[in-house]
Amino acid sequence: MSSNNNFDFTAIENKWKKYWAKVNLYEAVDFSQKPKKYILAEFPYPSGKSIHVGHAMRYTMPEIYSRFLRMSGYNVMFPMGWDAFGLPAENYAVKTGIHPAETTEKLITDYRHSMMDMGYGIDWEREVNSTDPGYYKWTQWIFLKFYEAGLAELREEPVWWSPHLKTVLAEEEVEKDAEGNLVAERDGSPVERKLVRQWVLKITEYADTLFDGLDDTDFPSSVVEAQRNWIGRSYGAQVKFDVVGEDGSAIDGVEDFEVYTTRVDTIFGVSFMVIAPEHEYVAKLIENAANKDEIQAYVDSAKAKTELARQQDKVKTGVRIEGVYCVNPADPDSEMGSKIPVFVADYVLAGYGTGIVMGVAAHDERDYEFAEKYELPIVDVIELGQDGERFGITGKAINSGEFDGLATDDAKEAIIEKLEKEGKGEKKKNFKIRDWIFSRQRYWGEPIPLLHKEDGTIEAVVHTSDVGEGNDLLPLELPEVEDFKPTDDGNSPLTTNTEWINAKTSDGSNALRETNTMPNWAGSCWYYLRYIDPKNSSAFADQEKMKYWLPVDHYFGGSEHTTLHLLYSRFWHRFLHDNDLVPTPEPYAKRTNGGILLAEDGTKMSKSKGNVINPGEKVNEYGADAVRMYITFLGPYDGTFPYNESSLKRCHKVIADVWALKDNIVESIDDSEALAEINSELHKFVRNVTEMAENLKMNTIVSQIMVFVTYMKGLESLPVAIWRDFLKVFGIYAVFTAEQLWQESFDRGDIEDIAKEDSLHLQDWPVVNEDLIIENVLELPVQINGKVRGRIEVAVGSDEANVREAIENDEFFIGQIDGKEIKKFIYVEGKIVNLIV
RNA sequence: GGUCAAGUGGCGGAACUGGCAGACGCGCCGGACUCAAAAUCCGGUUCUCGUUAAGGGAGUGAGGGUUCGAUUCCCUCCUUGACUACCA
Repeated sequence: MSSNNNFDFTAIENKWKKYWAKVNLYEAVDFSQKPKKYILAEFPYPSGKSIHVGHAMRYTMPEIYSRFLRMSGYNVMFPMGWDAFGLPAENYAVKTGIHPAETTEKLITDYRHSMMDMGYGIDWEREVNSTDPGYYKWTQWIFLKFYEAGLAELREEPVWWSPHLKTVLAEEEVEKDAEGNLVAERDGSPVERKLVRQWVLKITEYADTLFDGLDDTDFPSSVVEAQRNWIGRSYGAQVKFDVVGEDGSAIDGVEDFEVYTTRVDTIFGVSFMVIAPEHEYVAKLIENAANKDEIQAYVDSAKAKTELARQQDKVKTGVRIEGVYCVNPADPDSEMGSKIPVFVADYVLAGYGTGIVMGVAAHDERDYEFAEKYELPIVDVIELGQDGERFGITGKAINSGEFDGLATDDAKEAIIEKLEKEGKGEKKKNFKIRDWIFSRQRYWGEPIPLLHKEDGTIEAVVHTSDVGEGNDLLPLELPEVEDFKPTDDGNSPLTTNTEWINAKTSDGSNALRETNTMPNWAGSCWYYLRYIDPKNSSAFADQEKMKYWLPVDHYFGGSEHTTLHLLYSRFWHRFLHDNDLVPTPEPYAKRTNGGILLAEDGTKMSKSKGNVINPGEKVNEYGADAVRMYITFLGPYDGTFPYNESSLKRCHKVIADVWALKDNIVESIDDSEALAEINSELHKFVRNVTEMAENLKMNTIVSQIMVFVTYMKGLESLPVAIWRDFLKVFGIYAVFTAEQLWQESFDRGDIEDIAKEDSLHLQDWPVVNEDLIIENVLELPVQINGKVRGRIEVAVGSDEANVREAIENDEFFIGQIDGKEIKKFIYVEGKIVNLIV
């Protein structure tokens, strides 16, 4: 065996990462006889010389887990790719004139290398790149499927517009900054409303499916709840209120108001109606109002205000539309119900429900506030709670005519039934989720493959059923442009390439190409499908291969993607499934969200503070194995921890200690008792770590490794068989060092002579042999009245009588019991004894 | 305001289906080596009473409950974090 004691981790890393890449060690085999496991981690946006620490946090644990599964007999796929469309590369292009494809390619190379530096066990034959025309051909193809199904639609939409980015943003890409201003999530620049012609994908048509489909997944409850809240399904009623003038006559053009309510049981408490300023009825109602100018002024000011200012208004404002009234369909004859005043107020959202609400002052906090301000009647229609609670309560109906005395649910049913008979209402399901605005006025994205014909109709570049081998209409590739910057009026730079935008349709007539590109999220909606069959040029993936690999068994990623990427890709997958294009209804069986690494002082790492840890630098300093071990040792995958360099050093030390142990390795030892003990310790160790690995407790495995290393250090010599089993466990963390030691233990020197299947990482996980675990005496904790007072040694498998006898004859416990009567003797085998005296 | 998650030493965290709380690591303290320091190695380290000791008491955010026994299960409250937010 080698006598080289110098632990040169850099040399070891360079040697093995080259070898592993050459033989594509971590190959996932289609249709293997072994059971499959598809372990997925969200693919990164390449943005620098190396992966950053967030990536290391996201990838290391799943990667170690995938190694455990591979060695445990699974055919594991752990792929990687690049989500490479996006703004940073494009902004760089705007600044420098260098084509984003060129920048992206370089960044991808750097990222791939830094992942290899980390020793990640990736099947590089399956690498995908969302900006590769061979990839986005299929992104475009799937988009056309949506288009053909009527789920992609061109709409005039009020959208978020960032004057700084010169781009439209989805609702989800807008957030509030520290001061409460609405800003672009991407760069913190302010956003405003603008009407733009946009492509939308009708995710709302899948709202129910996406909501219910969560039942079939094994996602953390936080993710399930977040998606359900985002979809925001509610059950209620849509009710018609007749609109009349001062004298009870009908109003021209506005026959009735339809409102959506989840609390139709409170309809007898309606004392006012509120319509959103943007509602189309407002203009018509103004004509009939006595206070025309006042209303117009309010509507104008509400529209001029950004959403920002409106949401910041804590105090509700509104203006009464004088001379216009509603009639309560449930209570048309009472004084209140026959003449309900109507207000326009901006606390009502135009985009949710019908844009008109019925005001029930007594039981809705917002309505109450509004009613107090405008001195409107507040009539209780539900018996108040014991503490006078009134908002959102359920209970017995009062002041509700024939429905008095009914419990909330019964009242809802009964009232709806009555309204339905009269044609005044119906049950209705409602959602918060909006359709997904699916176009960006930018260059670096997938071109939308549609043509605008001269007669105003739209034609797909190619019918999806015609796409296949030899058909070159897809991908519709990004053309060259002179400047990558959007035009000043906010159009895509593609509009400046007149040669490209002028095209012919299938019948030879003139048409203009769609110049919007797809949003960032498009390519990531289906990348996990492409890993299954990355080089297929006649389909996005082969059906049989998908049947083998899908669903993704475990998907690791970031919580920031819960309501964006994770929901969008479920939407795409459900749609593909409905069209018989994927075999499973859901893409991901199980999801786990990852945590973040903070700076040493517990604050967030940021470039401006200069406290960013670069994993590449730490790899150079302490070795990749130490970094891998440290990152998993921190704590559970979803935790957030401060960085601690001393702990990283400790991990390095443990690895160096293992390296030093190789000089103690012997073929076998003669002392059979000592050998039995070593075997026992090994098998206990393996039993512990195997159970931990199955439960993804990768941090405590590191603890176990440390304990076992300490044990081995205390031995004079270590049989090589023990050593090798240890290396198998050690090797899922310290991939480089363990491989080197493994090969040395066989005296395999020259790397050229080592067969792929002889790599440590393709060996079988050690099997626990319970028979080798020696546990003949047991130290049982003994409680007296529920408190541990001492321990007693008993033989393994002792029954209650044996244990009782041992305790009653033990001098220490005789003293403890002090002659009292043992009223109860509790013995849990192998666990504990409890005496009640 | 809503939803979800979580509160364990100085710190990160362990503790399987209710059964020895604090594994492992950091930090700290003491010792060895050294002229000295760093590095390294060895020992100790929940708090508290007790002369070091033997030994006792308290203890997993607070209060209550179930149980022979609760960090773990139930109820109430407090705090923190994440997401979401005028969604009728």
